[in-house]
Amino acid sequence: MGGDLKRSVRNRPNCKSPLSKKNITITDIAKAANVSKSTVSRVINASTPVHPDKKEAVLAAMKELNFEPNIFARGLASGQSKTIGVMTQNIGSPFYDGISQGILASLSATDYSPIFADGRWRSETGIAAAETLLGRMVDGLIIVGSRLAEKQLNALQGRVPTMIVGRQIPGWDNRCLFLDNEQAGYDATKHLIDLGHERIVHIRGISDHQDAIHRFDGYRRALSEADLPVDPNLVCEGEFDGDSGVHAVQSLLSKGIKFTAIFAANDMTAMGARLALYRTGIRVPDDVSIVGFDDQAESAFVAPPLTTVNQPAHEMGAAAADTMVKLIAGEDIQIPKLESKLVIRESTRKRT
Amino acid sequence: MGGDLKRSVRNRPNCKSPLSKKNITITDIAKAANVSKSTVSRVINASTPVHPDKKEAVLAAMKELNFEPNIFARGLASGQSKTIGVMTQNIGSPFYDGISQGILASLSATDYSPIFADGRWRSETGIAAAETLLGRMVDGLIIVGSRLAEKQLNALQGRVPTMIVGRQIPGWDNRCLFLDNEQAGYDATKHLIDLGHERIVHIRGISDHQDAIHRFDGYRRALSEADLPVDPNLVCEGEFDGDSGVHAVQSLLSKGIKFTAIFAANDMTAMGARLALYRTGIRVPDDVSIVGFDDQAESAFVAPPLTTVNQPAHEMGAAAADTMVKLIAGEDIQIPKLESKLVIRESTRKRT
DNA sequence: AGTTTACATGAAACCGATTTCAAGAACGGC
DNA sequence: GCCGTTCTTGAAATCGGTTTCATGTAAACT
Repeated sequence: MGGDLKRSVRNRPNCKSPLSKKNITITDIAKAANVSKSTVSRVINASTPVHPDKKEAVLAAMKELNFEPNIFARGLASGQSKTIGVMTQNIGSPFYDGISQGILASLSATDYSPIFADGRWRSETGIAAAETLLGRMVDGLIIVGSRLAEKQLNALQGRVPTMIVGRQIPGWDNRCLFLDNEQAGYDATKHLIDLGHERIVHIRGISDHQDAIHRFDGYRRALSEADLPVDPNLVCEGEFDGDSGVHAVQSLLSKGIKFTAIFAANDMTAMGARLALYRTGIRVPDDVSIVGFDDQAESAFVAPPLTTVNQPAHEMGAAAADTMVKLIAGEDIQIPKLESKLVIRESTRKRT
Repeated sequence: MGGDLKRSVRNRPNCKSPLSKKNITITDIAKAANVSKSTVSRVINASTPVHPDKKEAVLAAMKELNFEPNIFARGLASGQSKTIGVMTQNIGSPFYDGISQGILASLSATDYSPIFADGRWRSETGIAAAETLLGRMVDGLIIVGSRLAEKQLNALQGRVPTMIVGRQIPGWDNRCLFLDNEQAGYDATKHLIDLGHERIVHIRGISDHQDAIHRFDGYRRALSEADLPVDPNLVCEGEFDGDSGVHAVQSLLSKGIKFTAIFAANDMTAMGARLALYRTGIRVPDDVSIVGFDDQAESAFVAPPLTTVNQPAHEMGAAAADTMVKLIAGEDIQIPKLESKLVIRESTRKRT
């Protein structure tokens, strides 16, 4: 019975194949190529030169027997898992999703595999997800978004090479990829100002969210530069979702506050705002112009297509993954400077 | 030098911490608790009863030294990786994204971690992604979507417990979670018929895609049941994206084909169609009603909010993950019957 | 030619767990 | 009080690689 258990555990319990052909190991290759295990290992890793003849014999045997090294044995002996942990926050935002996709795509071309953990689960601190990943011996950690405290992040950095995407951390010069949200917020607002708008609403993102703060800063700078007042009545709270946009506009309208343009913290909010306007018969862009933020796929197809700030989410994720691989390899890293840019579509128009 | 290399490789090269406190192992625990390694292992796995006193001593030592078992050693010895491979197709569809999220969320509550691979990369056959995952010794495989041939899928099933989400495979009775797309297509079309529409356009999804075919089937059944003809002029090709909707409507309009309603294969296509209508001044739902498919988050906030078919994507992913864990544990599995349902909003109206 | 240097290679130790196997302790039955 | 079970337990083998170390051989130098 003991023997059975061992067999059944080691050879995949639910495996249907009747004849449990045992996995071929480095020893089998060694035997087949008539060399020692050591030599096989050397051929695999190119760690030490091996005589061409033997090398070829080993290679042939490996191909012949369809050998694939056991990742556990390898990890155990070398300490490297060839795995990169990705910690997501998943507020379901298309921006973060895009980043994840970029990481996935970029890593597909390497021999690293991404292993995901969601930052929201298991613990209020959110550090639990990181612990899970660390427990899996990831060779690197990519954090997407995250609301972890800088102190915790620094602790993480001390344990494993870490990169963070979509957030700026002081001192992490080559370890974080982020966009200049202040400038983007400025650009969006400036666009509206250039169109002649003066009473421009801003519907904010989650109040303590870094991006939301920066976009708001940009909004204020644009206004100030144009000698326009920052009217508190025109600034609404929001949470990056559709409802925020709806509520903000409803509230504005019910209070009788006048405005001719809206800069929403993201596209979902912009859509919500547009919906509330639609319900009361206010036309976009004829009566009110709207600018969003994210340039999610849908934004080009809503009616009217939304003017918004495009963020190269996919590229950011890909760049983070690329950089991480280089970082692990000990190569010099140089993170690319990625920029957001305003995409002007049909939801904004000159003030009449 | 050799020693240095070893040290540096084994103790995380880019690790900043100056004093490389070596990892504590089961042996350390054994020493601290004054028992053998075997006993420690038994306590950890509860595989064999251990005397309460010793058990407590071990537990205390583990807590004291903050022990975490090495996952490689464990995997090597036991053959289990505590990892579940997720193979995605990532057509960027909110449906598939939702499934992935569900898997991620559900697995967070277990001691399994998901490891992702994108089916599109590295090989035209797409089987390469599966091989990558298998090479990482995943204990189970969840395939999201995928266009792999049934033969390949069956081969996979023979190697590792496999589940597939969003696709129906003959013979995989408890191994696939899918929705009745035919019924959903029927429901969507029926809704339009009930509203008095007779000339109903269908914009199809990717022509050889299972879901697209079934939705089309449902469309035809609803029409037939109502004794309405299936006019080929009203059926347009599409690819599940926004442009498909735009092009379909433009083509229809340019040919002068009359219609009062549209059933689009998914929400993105519906939005595209709505945009094309908007551009030519045709009102929704006043002149033309539209039904989409997916119920993605944005659909509730477009103007007008889109009537669509809600698919419990998150639930499907979660159910797949739950089932997989049970499957691996050897428990009886019973996959829940999930259903899509029509969400009626404002893009559809009685024909006037 | 003799010695040094470089190169190639196999044997063995090691990574950190799990699992088997055998032996010792405790226990109940007669 | 003796014998056969049942419970616990540690020693040792094992999983499949990587890396060290020592050895043997070939090339290079004086």
